[in-house]
Amino acid sequence: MMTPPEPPDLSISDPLGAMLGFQLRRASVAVMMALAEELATLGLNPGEASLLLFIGANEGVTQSDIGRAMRAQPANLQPLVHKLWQAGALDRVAGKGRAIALSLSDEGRVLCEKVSRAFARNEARITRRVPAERRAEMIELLRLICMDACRPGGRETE
Amino acid sequence: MMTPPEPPDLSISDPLGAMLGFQLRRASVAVMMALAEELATLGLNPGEASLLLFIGANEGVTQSDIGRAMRAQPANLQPLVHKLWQAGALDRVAGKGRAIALSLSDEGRVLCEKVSRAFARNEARITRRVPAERRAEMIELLRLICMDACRPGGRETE
DNA sequence: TCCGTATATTATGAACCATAACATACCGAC
DNA sequence: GTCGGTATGTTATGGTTCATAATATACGGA
Repeated sequence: MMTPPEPPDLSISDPLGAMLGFQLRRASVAVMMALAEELATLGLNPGEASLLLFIGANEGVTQSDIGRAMRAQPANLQPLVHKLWQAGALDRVAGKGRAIALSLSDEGRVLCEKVSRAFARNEARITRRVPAERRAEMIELLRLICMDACRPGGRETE
Repeated sequence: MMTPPEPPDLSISDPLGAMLGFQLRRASVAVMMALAEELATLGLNPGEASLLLFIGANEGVTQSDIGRAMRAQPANLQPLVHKLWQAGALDRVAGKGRAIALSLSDEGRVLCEKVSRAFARNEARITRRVPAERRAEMIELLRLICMDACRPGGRETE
């Protein structure tokens, strides 16, 4: 349901258009598609690329750490780690227990820099028409929305 | 990759947290999960529910109309239409060609009202901490982000 | 030594989206 | 009137993503 947006047809009313929730969804899908396009030349998808950035910012983390921090199942990010490792971007050194500390190889650092620039290009592209003084505020509001949406119960006042 | 958010652990840096693109993604996923939870008692998922709202606001549309307006492939929303029809919520009357005009049955109107209230509850829940005077602005900014992200080329100036 | 915990990995299935192929009804040209 | 093109709906199929369960292994403590 609902992949990208784009101003469709007139004469058809869009009851979802006035809802913040669905504008969020639409914007998110569009931004992800743009990011995927930006990353295509590097042979990475958004998940792999963000994993690379995350490891670059937290050298020595394990898959479990990543799973907790990014709220992803370790089983799901295992293929991503495997792909990055096979591409020669990661070093894996044994830690305590079965844990494996992940860090960037020299090659990985180069790739990470390219990924970082691709993310920056994407950010510039999508915030082109967002007033600079509103950007931080918007990020903060999105964070709040996130927390409120995740709160289990319905809506207790505050 | 990345299902819900929630403040994870400290001592781990989150390079994605400062990016509007990923906050959008996280907020969107969280909001969708909250909406799905809100709709669960009605036996509908967000796609089916929004389809019902859309038909309610545009009685007589065909699947092709919906596909164009919502940017979904007709092949993908066929199962949704079928489910709503089987649930007795839709009337289907033959139109021109193979077209079938969709509208709400009496039962569908009742269900649509419940769906509408569920959407409203969800909106209230996620905008609890969004200042009222910022809401419209935020929707407009999201619309702009959407359009800019969808623009095919990279970033021509403006 | 043995049990419990934590981690990584594999296998499997569900949900969603995209594409392609097919069937059918209208419309216009000849 | 027939024929070909177009639009629509439907079915089938594959890919991607995510969740869950099961398995294997390493550490720590009773």
